[in-house]
Amino acid sequence: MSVYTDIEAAVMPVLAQMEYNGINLDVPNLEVYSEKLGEKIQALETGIYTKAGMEFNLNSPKQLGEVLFDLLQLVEKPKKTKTGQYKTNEEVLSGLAHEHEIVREILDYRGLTKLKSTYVDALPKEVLPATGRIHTTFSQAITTTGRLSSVNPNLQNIPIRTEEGREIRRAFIPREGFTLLASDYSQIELRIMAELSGDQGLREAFIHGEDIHTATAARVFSVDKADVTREMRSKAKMVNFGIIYGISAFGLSQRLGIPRKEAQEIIEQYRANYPGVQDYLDSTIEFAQKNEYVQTIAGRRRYIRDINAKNQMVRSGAERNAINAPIQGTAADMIKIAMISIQKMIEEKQTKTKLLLQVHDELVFDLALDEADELIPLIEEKMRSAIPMEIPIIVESGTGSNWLEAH
DNA sequence: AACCTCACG
DNA sequence: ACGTACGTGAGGTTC
Repeated sequence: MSVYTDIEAAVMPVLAQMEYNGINLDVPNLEVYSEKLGEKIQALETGIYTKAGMEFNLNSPKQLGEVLFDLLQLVEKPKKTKTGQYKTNEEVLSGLAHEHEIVREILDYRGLTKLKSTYVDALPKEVLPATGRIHTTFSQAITTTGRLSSVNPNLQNIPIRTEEGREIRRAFIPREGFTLLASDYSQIELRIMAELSGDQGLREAFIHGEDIHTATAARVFSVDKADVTREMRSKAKMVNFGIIYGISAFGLSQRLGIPRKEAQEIIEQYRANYPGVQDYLDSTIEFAQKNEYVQTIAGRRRYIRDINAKNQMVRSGAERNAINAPIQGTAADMIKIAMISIQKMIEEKQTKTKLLLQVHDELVFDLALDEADELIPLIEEKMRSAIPMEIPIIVESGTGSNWLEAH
């Protein structure tokens, strides 16, 4: 019996080819950016030490916690980590930002040093002299859900959410005379949830091409879709994510910054408005309780051995795993099947275009300009049809002279 | 090596 | 009373 599914066996040579291909990095621009970040970091550091009235190692959460909570005493009862240190993570610091100017500067310092050490300074060292390109390694036997992972370097967590981070994404560039193509699945996990659950409301929203977060907002807040505010949509987006992750009132209240009772009401509204989803989640957990595993559409199993645990915390965690794994795993199956069929096409056509990266719901190609018109529709179609579904599967593509522009 | 933090989907 | 959203990898500090 193989430890790999058929899909994994078939995608293996595709991954080998992607690793071999590698991607170009604009090292000179990153070196300029490193200098610039270094200066900003230096300035922040000086300001922080002045405001603290002492110098310390800003990179040490332990020392930082002592400065903020023992020396400056910013709060009465600071949160602690499980080993008894003060917590100084982004969530805690954001909550303290109005207490003291220093906190904002620490957050800025944290953000910039993260970018500099993990990406700007680290990535150029990963360029292979022989090819002048970055070659990641994709692992297929790491995750519990069937996703790939990427190491040495990890190219699945390149920044995109902040302006400063996006500068790093700009450094990923095509070969001379080529363009980068990024094709990604739109809201794939929610579509899979709609498919697996068969929930009528969720299905109709996708079939009618509605904005899914707005549709959910209208339902959970009992308003007309036209009257959904940005705040309502933003909250509904968190609810939708929460559903995929195995929502709890506590978890949702944390993320929305609202009392648990309100979060509970939102969840109850969701359940009442999407009864098919609720039934699906219940039956998934029942299946797991009986079989001690759950599975994806393609039959990939995740064993959930804690599903009948006595300890409620452990059991709840297992239930979240049972809910999330078939959804995340089906999305992983889908994109792997697409990769197999796209690589086959590329080889048969002997294109200059090459598949470079996979980032869970996205494929990145080094695209030959004269092949774009022919290949983009074919790539999109292979992604859409990898696992046939009743729910429409939407793929969005973009091209550009770097990875950021391709989005 | 464990811990904390934070980058991504 | 307690305390968590799912899945990863990497850098820096501390022990």
